[in-house]
Amino acid sequence: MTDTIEEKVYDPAVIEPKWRAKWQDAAIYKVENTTGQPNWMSLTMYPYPSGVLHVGHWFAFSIPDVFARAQRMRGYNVMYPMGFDSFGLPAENAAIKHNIHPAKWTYENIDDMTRQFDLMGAMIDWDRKVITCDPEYYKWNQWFFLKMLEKGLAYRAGGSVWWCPNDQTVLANEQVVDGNICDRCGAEVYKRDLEQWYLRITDYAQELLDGLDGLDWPERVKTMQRNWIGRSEGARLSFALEDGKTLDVFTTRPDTVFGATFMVLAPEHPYVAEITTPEQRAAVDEYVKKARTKTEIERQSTDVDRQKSGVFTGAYAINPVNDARIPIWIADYVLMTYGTGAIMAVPSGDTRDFEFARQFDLPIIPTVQPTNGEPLDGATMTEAYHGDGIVVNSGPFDGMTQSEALPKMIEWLSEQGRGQAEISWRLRDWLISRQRYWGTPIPVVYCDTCGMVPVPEDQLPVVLPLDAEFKPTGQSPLITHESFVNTTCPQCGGAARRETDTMDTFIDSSWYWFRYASPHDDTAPFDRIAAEEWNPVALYCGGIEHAILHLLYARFFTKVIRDLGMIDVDEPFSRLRNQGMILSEDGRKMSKSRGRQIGPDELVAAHGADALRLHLMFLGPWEQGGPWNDRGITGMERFIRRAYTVVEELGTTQSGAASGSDAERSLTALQHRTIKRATDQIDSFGFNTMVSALIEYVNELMKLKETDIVTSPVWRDAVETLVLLMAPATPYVAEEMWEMLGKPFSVHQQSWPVYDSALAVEATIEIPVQINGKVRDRVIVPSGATADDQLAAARALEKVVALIADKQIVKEISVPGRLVNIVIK
RNA sequence: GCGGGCGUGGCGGAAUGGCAGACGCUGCGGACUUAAACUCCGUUGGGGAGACCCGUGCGGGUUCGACUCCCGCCGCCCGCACCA
Repeated sequence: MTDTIEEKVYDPAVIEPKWRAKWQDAAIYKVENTTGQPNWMSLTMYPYPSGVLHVGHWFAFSIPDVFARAQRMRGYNVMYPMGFDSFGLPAENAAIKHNIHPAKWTYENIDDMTRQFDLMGAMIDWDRKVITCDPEYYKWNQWFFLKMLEKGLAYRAGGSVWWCPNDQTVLANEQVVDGNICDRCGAEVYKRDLEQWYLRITDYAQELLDGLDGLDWPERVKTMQRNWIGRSEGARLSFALEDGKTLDVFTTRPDTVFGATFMVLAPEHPYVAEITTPEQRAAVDEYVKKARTKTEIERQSTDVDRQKSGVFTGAYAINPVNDARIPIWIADYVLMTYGTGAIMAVPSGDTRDFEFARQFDLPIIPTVQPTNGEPLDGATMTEAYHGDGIVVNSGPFDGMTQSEALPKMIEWLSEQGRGQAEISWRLRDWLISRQRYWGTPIPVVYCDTCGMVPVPEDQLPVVLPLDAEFKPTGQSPLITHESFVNTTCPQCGGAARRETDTMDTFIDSSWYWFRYASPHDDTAPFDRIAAEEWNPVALYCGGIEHAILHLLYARFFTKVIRDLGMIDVDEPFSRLRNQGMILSEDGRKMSKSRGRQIGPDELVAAHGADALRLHLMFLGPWEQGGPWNDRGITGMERFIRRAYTVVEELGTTQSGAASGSDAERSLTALQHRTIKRATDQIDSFGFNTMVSALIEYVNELMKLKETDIVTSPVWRDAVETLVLLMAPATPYVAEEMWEMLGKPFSVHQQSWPVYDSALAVEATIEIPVQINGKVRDRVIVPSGATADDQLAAARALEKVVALIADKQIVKEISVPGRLVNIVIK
């Protein structure tokens, strides 16, 4: 009893804190901007500090950490930075609810989440952390704003925003759910007109569209951005009104202008009040009033088989091509926010116009006849025709094909001064004002003599006062903060008032990754040299929910920053990967308010962070996500224990010389095949199958450790490879095992094992032998066997001989290293 | 309506046109234990005593060979949606 060697037992509760402290003391995650190695920024969308991390966060952060660690072992100087997107509504809401200051709430959450990132074992250099609600950071939001103001990219204009009558506040679009419901209190919200600040993202529409082509991003995200940007080619046409005004419309089908039999204005169109005749006034006013109370969703939905509605204004326009007098209607299917807010209606060629015409008995004139089938007749046709065909009823263009006529028509309209080619965009300028407290103050003042004056750069930051009253009152909270609001004009020195709106928090996240390169620079948002070492970002990971807004804004900011001459980068993120969402066990979103969050702390206490990391990797394809379950986590613990046992027992075996036996060759082959699988699967984000490869490897080693091979140096090499391959996925236990192997600290500063295809080949392989495509037997052949060798071996098999004895052989297929198939009749 | 994705055991899932269900969980049987937990071994798609047969949403097709490719359906999920 006394002389038995004490067996070490895997105990994550002991080894995880031990190595966490050691890593911190040794600062092994400290990142330098330049080393001898190529830089690789492995960026993950920084979290909102909403409380503690749940397993969904771990899924989003620990798996990119695995990738980053593998990259580091593969010879890159890797930065896996982290920060906190810490301005925003939830801090205010929590503050109001719990009567705690947003700053206190935010910083407490940051502390909690930082602890959990460390628990996870994430490879984060905290010296580089970015906290966006820190004046040191948001100062540069203000600086960028001033630069954009200078370049005319920031401007102030009227606009309508969502208003919640219950909370007495304006809401961001993201805070409005189900069309018109306040996300926070459930009240019905509506739109109000307010003066707002905008950024001219539309100036970059074409480049934002074109730039997508060269990016290694999920096609889905690129498509969503293309749809959002929404480029349409067409023409702008001018219609004369009877009162002398002209009405411009945008159309993608200028070739159908001869079929325009009426016009439609959006109810909000400025002409509505001016052109409506006295007889129609009452009906029009009522319609406009009704349209305003409808939500966008109601107005735009098509699936409630809702009929078109509209009202005649009493006014007429002149069709510029044939001088036809056509009525002007208003209808809510025309949107003020797209094109010119007015359309020429061509019922024969447009489904919506067709429905409207039938509903209100307006004339329908076909302008394109399909080349096959019955000719269309405006009186009898049952749906609009969009296809190609022969142009009719169109004066000089009759007889051309539709595709021929289109460019000619634009040319002709142009010559007549009645229109020109135009490109229309769905993308709107970015509204950045928020009537909220917890955000970056917009750095301008209003002076009675000088008007709007930007705060000079050397007076930045305009600090957000911490002692403001921020409960919702119906206006920007800072308005009531006298010492903030009242200031002097930087131009004339007279009395002035500060802007009290704050910036959209998407501004913060539009450039934060540049800051990681030089997080403490107090002379500029980032140091150019340092930023160029790390940009463009090699890999960006995050949720699909940011497919449009954040990723589009970030691309926009990057281009603006480039045009400010600050960095030579066109696109911020070369490669993008989206994780799926981890749902609660019942398949719903893991929302905090509904108490469906699964916390990692208990799981780590019970199973260890390494096992939890493996479990998250193993749940399924990372890009897919799915409902959470903790059933499989015990399997991951078993795997770790087995690996631990293999390493632990190695210490007790003696090393001899390599014998060159088949067993040794076979083990080395397995080792190298595993290296290849693990490496390839990390590259392709197949973390679940990477874990499978490791498990299979350990299972084999478990069997082999009962054989003589354990005395061979080949065995030791195979075990060391196991530990290295596990290092990214299970950083704690890998470090422990590395130490058990007598290796110097740290396993995370070692090189990734190198795959050697020559060593990965077994002496012999087993291949299936099929008769008529059905497996009937297997045969062992030397691994270099030719097709003929395989076939001969297969045909020598007793079972095969019996099966083909009295049959005619039609065909024999032999694929070296794969199979043999004999087709018989 | 348009665009994209996905349908494989009890469950999560795996398969460059080449042994379907790797790997894990669960279940079952066994070893160890006074007992249990842990651990280890075996087994685990369905049918059949068995040789074998059936089986990747459904129906066709291409191929020596199809989860994989093609055509036509069905179902589910996501995005966009009266964008002129």
